[in-house]
Amino acid sequence: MSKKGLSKKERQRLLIKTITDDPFLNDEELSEKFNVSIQTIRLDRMELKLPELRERIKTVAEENYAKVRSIDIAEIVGELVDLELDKRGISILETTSKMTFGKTKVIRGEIIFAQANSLAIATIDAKVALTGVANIKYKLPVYAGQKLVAKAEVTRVRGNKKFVFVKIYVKQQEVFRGKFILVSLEDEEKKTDI
Amino acid sequence: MSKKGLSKKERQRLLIKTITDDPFLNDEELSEKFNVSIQTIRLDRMELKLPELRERIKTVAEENYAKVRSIDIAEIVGELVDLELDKRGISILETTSKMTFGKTKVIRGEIIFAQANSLAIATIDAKVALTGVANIKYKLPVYAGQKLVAKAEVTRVRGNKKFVFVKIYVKQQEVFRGKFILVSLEDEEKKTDI
DNA sequence: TATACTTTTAGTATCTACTCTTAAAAGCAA
DNA sequence: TTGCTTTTAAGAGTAGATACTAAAAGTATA
Repeated sequence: MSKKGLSKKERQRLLIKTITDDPFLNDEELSEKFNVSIQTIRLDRMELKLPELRERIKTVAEENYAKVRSIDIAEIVGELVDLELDKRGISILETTSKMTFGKTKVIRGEIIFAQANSLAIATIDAKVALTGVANIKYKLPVYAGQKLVAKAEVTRVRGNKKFVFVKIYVKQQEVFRGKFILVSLEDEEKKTDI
Repeated sequence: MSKKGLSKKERQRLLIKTITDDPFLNDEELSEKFNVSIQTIRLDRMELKLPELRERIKTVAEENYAKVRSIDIAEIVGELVDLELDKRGISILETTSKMTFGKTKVIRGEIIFAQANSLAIATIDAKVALTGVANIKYKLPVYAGQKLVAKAEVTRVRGNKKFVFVKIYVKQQEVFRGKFILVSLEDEEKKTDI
C-alpha cells in the first residue's frame, strides 16, 4: 500500500532491505507492501537469489542457536599444553570473531578472564576450586585471530587457600595479568562463607 | 534406531528432552530416533502440546531476533532490566547447572565475572568499551538455580576512562563486587596502548 | 480364553508457503 | 504497429505438517 510506482530496480533494492530488516514476511505480505502481485515478488526473489520465508527463518534460528551455544563461556578454557600441579600451567586459546564485540575485532574481557580463571583452577591440585579474590589488569586489547598464551604460577599455599599468578601473552607481549586466590571446597563443602 | 522398547511415558519424556536439545528435528527424524511411526510421534506431540518443527524453528528465530534488536549489546550475559546510561544499570542472570563445575553446583567464576563485565560495559555510554583494570572480589559461592542480580554504578568519569562499581547479589546477599575501569575506544581507534 | 481398553499404525483430505513451468496480458519505446 | 520488457495468471508438484477415521496390535482383567 505504501510504495507505489516504483521501478523494478528500486523495488528490488527495497526488497532486499525489507527482507534483511524483517525476515519474517511472506511473499503475500511483501506483495501487499509493494503493491504488486505475489508472482512479481517471487520473480524478484529468484532474480536476487533471496531465499524463501522458511529458509530465512531457519537461517535466523540456526545463526542464533549457534551463537547461544558458542557463548557458553563455561567451555572457553583454551588448550592446556603444560601442567605441573600446584606449580605451573600453560594454556593456549585461539581467538575468533565469535569472541568479539558486535562490530569490532576486540576480544571481550570475559573471554580473556575465562582463560586465566580456568587455567588458575586447572593448575590447582583440588577437585573443586573457587575464585576467592582476583586482582586483574588488562594491559593491551586483544584482536580476533590472535593466539593467547596463558602462563600460571602458584606463588603461595596457605591452608586451603592458594595464590596463583596468571599472565597472558600475545607474541611475547603481555596483554593481561591477574592474581587469583583459589579456595578448595573439598574441606569446606558445608560452609558457605569463604 | 537407538532407543528400543521404551514405554510411552519414557518415550514422551525423552521426546521433550530431544526436542528442547535440538529443535531442528522433523517428525520423520524423530520417528526414526525412537523406532516408532510418524503417527506415534504426532500423537505424542499432540498430547504433550509440543509445537511442530516450523513453529519451533520460528520460536528460536524470533526469541533471538528480538534479543538482538532490543539491546544492541547482543553479548550481554543476563537480562538487562534497568538502565540509565552513564549512571546505573541492573541485570538479572538465572544460573543453571550448565554454568557449574563438572560435578558440583558451584557456578564458575567466569560466569559471574561475565555478568558483571557485560553490565559494566552496557552501562557505559560508548559504542565500544574495553575493560582496562578490574579489582574483583568473590564473597560467597553461587549455586546453580540461584538468581543473580547485578547492580552497576558509574562512580567517576575522567576523559575516556569511566569507573564502574558492580555488585552482585543473591537474595539481598552480596556475592561479588568489582571495580571496572572502562576505556572507550571511540577516540582511540588507532592506539593499542591503554 | 474372551472381552475391554490402551497404544500404535495406516490412510486420506486439507493447509501453508512455497517452486517450477507455461502462457497471456500490460506497458513502453522505436 | 512491431518488438521488448515487465507483470500477472493458472496449474502441477513439494515438504511438513494438521485433522480425522479406522483398523491392527498389545496388554490387562474377569
